Amino acid sequence: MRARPAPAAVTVPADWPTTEAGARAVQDTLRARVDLTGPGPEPGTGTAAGVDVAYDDGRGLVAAAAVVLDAATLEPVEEATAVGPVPFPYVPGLLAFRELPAVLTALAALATPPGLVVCDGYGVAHPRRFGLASHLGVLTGLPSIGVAKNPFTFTHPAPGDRRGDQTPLTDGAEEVGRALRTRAGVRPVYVSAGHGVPLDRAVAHTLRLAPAYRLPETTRRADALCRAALRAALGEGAGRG
DNA sequence: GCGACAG
DNA sequence: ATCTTGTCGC
Repeated sequence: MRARPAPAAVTVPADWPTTEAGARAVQDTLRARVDLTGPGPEPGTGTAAGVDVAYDDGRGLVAAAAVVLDAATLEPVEEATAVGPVPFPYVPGLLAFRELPAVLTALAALATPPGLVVCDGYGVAHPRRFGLASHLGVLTGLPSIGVAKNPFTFTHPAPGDRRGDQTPLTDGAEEVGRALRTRAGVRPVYVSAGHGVPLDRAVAHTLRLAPAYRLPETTRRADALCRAALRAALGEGAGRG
């Protein structure tokens, strides 16, 4: 069978924050650059990439994957992976500082940039309105959305149980995202605008990318690929110690 | 101060 | 995220 393409080596930027206060300061600066109007690509056109990461905290290793699908057919177009050191601990609200170096490296390894990036997590639904998807969008200039599996600190009325039913995700005041049923009778996903895509359109993208399962195909593919990349990287390490 | 908290 | 077997169901 075809050999898996070698993962790109992740290099953490020299100015990457190392403290929580430093990371929050970066968020407070970059949040001004978020574009909430877009409109970004028409759902079902061009390409959409899913990005995800897997960790081996014991070895301080992270593997990222970027999987590009044809937005109309959901057929794979291209994929890339990256492996490197874990640059930041998991801190709620600071997830981007843990995931972005590897994710950006994988995205940069693609021959053609995608028309949309779908992140595993939140965009503007975030304590400082600058979650992973927004951060990625601002740094790359690519339209991005966040599709999370948990409501994080937000609340929402239960959406109806049919596919497409949705309710506002709020912090008690403003709507920061949408609880969206992608599959009848299954827990909703939590969609928020990242960068360059308005919320309603982010929801439309999510529904088109998730025709059969709870999570978008982009996310499912990226999740499978980053896990495989991590296993491959660990396997190599064991072979020559 | 305590609890809760995307992945 | 990750630790983890079998099991019920389409």
